[in-house]
Amino acid sequence: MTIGVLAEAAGVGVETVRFYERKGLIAQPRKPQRGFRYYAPETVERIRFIRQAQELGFTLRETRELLSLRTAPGADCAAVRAQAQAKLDDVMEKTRRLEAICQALQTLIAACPGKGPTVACTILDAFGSQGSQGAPQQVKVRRKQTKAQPSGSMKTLVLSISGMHCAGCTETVKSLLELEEGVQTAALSLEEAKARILYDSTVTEPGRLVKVVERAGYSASTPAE
Amino acid sequence: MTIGVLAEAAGVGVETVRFYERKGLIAQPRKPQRGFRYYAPETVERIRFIRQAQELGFTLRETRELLSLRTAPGADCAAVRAQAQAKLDDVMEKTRRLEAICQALQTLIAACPGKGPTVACTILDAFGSQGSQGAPQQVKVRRKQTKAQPSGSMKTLVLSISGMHCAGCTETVKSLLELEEGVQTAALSLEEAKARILYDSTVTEPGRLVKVVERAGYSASTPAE
DNA sequence: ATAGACTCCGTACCATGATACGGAGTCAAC
DNA sequence: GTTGACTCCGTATCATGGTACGGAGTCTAT
Repeated sequence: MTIGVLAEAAGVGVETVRFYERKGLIAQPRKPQRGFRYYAPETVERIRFIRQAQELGFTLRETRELLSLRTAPGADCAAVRAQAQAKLDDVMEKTRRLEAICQALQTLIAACPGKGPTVACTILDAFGSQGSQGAPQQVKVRRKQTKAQPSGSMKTLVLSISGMHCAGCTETVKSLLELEEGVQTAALSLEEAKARILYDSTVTEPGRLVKVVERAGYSASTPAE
Repeated sequence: MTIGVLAEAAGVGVETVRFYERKGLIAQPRKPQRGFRYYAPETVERIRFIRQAQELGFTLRETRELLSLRTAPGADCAAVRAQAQAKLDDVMEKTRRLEAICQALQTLIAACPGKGPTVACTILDAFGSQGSQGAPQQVKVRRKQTKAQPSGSMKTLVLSISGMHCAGCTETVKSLLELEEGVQTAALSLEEAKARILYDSTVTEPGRLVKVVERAGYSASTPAE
């Protein structure tokens, strides 16, 4: 299979395959000098493994080490064994920590429907220690790029926003606003409780942006209203 | 506590604390306008949690979402619950995958001191065949044939080899020796920790063979030395 | 009240893990 | 044997998660 087919099958880009090759994670299967790469079908699995390992927090270096662990002629058995054991210890430690987070989440969920009006239970509370802080939630959306417009259609809107009580809140609101079509940038100030939004007035309008903020659980108003 | 003390306690740099603050992962605890940051002691835990999450492959954005999950006073408990449940599903999926890697490593380790033939068992072999015994691949090695010589140039060398602690090791050494030019056969004994090598003294010599073994990570010596 | 240690803040820089680009080369199908 | 899709390769660019710098400001102890 050629690189494009492989990439497609493994769910990555062609460039990524070449990148992994450069990093020594997959072999370079070229005939003699110049020609296409032709891959064995099992390479798909290899790439999927790499992606999984990435998502689990392994670096490419570590992943390469994992992949090259083998009991084979030419490799020192004892050394391989020791390496594998070391990796195994790492992985088990990771598993333990993940399970701790898992449990903390379950605790959090169990505590949630509870009656108490002012129960501020965060994952850290459930995790072992104290500490609290919070921000309303939001939905993850893909971002639609808004290019800078040449001339007078770009306007600045200043919104007063209440309910933002930490930097996390401002980040949330900033992200939401910048995800909105027509918004080029949004500068948030926690101290002033304000957002300065540069937007394209031919694409969106203040009322819309106010709604965006309010949908996140804050209240917003245009100061000159 | 000031930022330096906090950073020290959490095992990160001062700049990192400021960085997390900018990203909205920890609150900015400044008094009025200009002055030092003073942190509550539990912030240490918070930072440690962030580092752990990082190592487990969570992005800072995800970590922030985890940290800001809470059962807030009054409002939409159901939403928080749903969010937490979604996170929990993610985390459990991660845990499952880590455990798969864990198992693959254990399989790999278990295979090492195991059976006779030279199996090339990589983590991918162990990984793909979850539970079911997927065929371990026979490594194909190119052998340079050494024909039996007619007369007196064939000699036998006995090497004492230490470091071989499983049948896999003896197979490895055997393969390596028999790949060597001039070697006709090598008989390995795990119990005696010895190799009996039939070789052509016009082509190779004991010192060379010792090197072959040592290059694989074992120590070898000629007994009559 | 002054030294010395620490902190502030913006900005520049870094490594990792990708992605994008573009002109030339390759291949398979017609 | 020409076309058109795909590939090659080097290099440039990007996002994330930090790290480093440096001049000015702040704290604390003496």
